[in-house]
Amino acid sequence: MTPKPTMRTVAAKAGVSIATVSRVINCPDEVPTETVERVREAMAYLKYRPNMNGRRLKMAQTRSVGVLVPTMANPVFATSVQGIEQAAHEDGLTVLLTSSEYDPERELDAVSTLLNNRVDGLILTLANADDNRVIDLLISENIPFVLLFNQPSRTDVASISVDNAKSAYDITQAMIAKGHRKLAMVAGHFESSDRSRQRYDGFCQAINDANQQDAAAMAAPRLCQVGFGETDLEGILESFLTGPDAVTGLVCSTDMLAIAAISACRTYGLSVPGDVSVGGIDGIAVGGLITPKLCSAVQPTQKMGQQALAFLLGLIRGQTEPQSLLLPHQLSTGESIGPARHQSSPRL
Amino acid sequence: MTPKPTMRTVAAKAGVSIATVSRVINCPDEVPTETVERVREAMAYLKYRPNMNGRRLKMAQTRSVGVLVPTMANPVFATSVQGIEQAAHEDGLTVLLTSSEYDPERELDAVSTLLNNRVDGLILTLANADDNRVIDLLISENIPFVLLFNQPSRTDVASISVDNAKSAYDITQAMIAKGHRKLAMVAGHFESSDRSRQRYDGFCQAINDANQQDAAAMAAPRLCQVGFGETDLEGILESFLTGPDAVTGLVCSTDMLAIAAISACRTYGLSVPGDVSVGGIDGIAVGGLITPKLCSAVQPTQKMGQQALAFLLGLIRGQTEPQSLLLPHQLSTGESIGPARHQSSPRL
DNA sequence: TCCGCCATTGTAAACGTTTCAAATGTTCAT
DNA sequence: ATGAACATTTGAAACGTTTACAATGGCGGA
Repeated sequence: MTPKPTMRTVAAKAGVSIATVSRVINCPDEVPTETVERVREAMAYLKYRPNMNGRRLKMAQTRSVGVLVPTMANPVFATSVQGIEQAAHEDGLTVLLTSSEYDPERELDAVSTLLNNRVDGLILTLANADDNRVIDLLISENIPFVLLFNQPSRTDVASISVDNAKSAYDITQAMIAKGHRKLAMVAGHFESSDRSRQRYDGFCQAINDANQQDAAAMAAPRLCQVGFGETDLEGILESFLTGPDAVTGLVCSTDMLAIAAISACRTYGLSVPGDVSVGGIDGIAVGGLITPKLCSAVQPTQKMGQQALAFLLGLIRGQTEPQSLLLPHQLSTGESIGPARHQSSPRL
Repeated sequence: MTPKPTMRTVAAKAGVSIATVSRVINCPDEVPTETVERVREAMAYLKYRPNMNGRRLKMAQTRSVGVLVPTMANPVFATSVQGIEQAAHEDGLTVLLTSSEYDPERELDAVSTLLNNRVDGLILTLANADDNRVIDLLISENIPFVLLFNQPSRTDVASISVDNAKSAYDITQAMIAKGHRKLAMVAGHFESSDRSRQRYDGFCQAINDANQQDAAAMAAPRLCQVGFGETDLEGILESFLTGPDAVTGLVCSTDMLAIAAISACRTYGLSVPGDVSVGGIDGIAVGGLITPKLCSAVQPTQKMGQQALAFLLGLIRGQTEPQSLLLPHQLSTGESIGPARHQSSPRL
């Protein structure tokens, strides 16, 4: 096994200097075609492969970006990564991927590692974008970054998101319009997700506004916090789905939770939307395929990933003002939300 | 803005040589505690961050691995990446992620880029693992790699997979046991996926074996090839679901296809499993939550990702024999497969 | 007192690039 | 014939590490 060929090897083979080889690689236009060919032949003959690490060491930019998501297990993040990867590929960027499992410690650790790799910038979905050490770190190190799905209160950071509160508001309102009066939200733990809290706020707001219209029409909003990745909601939802206080509608902070909630309803013999209506937020692809078709506040997840990379590129290229984009969501025409079960007809 | 601190800066601040700084980073035990502390203080004071690119340039190993999947949009791959990422994190490895969209050209391109990054090894899910230029390339460059989900015919490459043919065989047999006689497989295009073909083989085998038992009991196996990422199967499945030749069961080569197929059945007013039974392969999480619960040949996707990384580490550490592991799949107790609709009662 | 040993630290040469400044050769107007 | 202007190429110095080897100094034993 001969040692790996380097520019030096190629240069020797082609009878030129390593500077010329470099130019053939980076700006072949500035080199006479005849020389270019000779060098290219040598490269092919030796199976030369440029070493990105050498290049990165020398150059100011590494042409790599770091990506941090809570988990790949939720299709909404996987899809956004798909969008990022796609856009990165088009620009010839390398993607370094990490996940945090919603753990702030791991977030910090992961970002630190990415910075050690000297990525040109980062795309992050943080558990909690406010009061987050990761953001402080990135700002103090002056590294471009874009938040994805986070909707931070501070305006000096770039972010791409839908309006979380509004998403929840709209889907809640859709339920209220169908006659639902007793609603609960199923949401991930607030400390693990700012989106979860923002969506809960929207949920409450919708109920309050309905009460404003028609005083005390609505029962007080209820909340069921669950762990992320939790798919067995049966026990957790019992007090919400059974007994005299049972709700007629569940607004879920994510589609994954909504699908799990529908499954839980079924174990209690409740039909969706016959007995209980269920709405989600995110718009994951599978939601449109299941029965009943999930009614959700849909966000253009993959596009958002692409857009995030586009923003990041802007920042890397020196654009100084971080932009924030609040994309419109769209209520899908789903079947999982139906007319409220008549109040006086008890379950069974 | 002061320039980024390097080991040299730290060394100066701490009043030691850069070799000592390096030692503090890599083997603090060989340095007296007092010195270690002084250097650590300097690092903290200067906010020093080791530059991985410098290190990688010098060292034989880069402590990074490349990952190539067809797409993140299919949860089965996203979940495996989740497993890989998790295991990589535990070993302090950096993950470089790429996707191919099932395109062999992009596969080659992506792997080439990863090699330019001098990854220590690769984990790949290829469209077609036999007769694949990527594999030839990797072998000729002598780079450790592990195939994930691919089940190559050659035995000199490491791979982690379930038995694709057997998975399809089992799920098909489950349908036959329920009285189904007219079956079709819904599968991704063979040229885009060797798994797709292997699963089709298993499907046919199950039907042949049934005919062996009880001559000509089964109708000839039918095949419906669809594009990957295709979720609207309505038109495509028409000739299989309607008319006198309508099948009573659909074996799908992936769970995503199965979910889409169930959705398509619904648009034809067919109930699952009342009118048509549908089975999948993969075992994505959401399959267990939907109605009807998807009956699938489940593989331990995330574990497989972790296992793939473990294998890869072995190869990187110099283990010469590439191992292949064929994990057992498990038929999930789903509701999407039911007794066959009686032959003589035509649909509507 | 001198020597050798050990623990600790330092020097300098890689690793594979990019890039600036300088060198070489060619062409052309004078 | 001379030198200016230009096209092409080269030499050498980085970039931030690691690491083999050398240097330094303190110490105990002879």
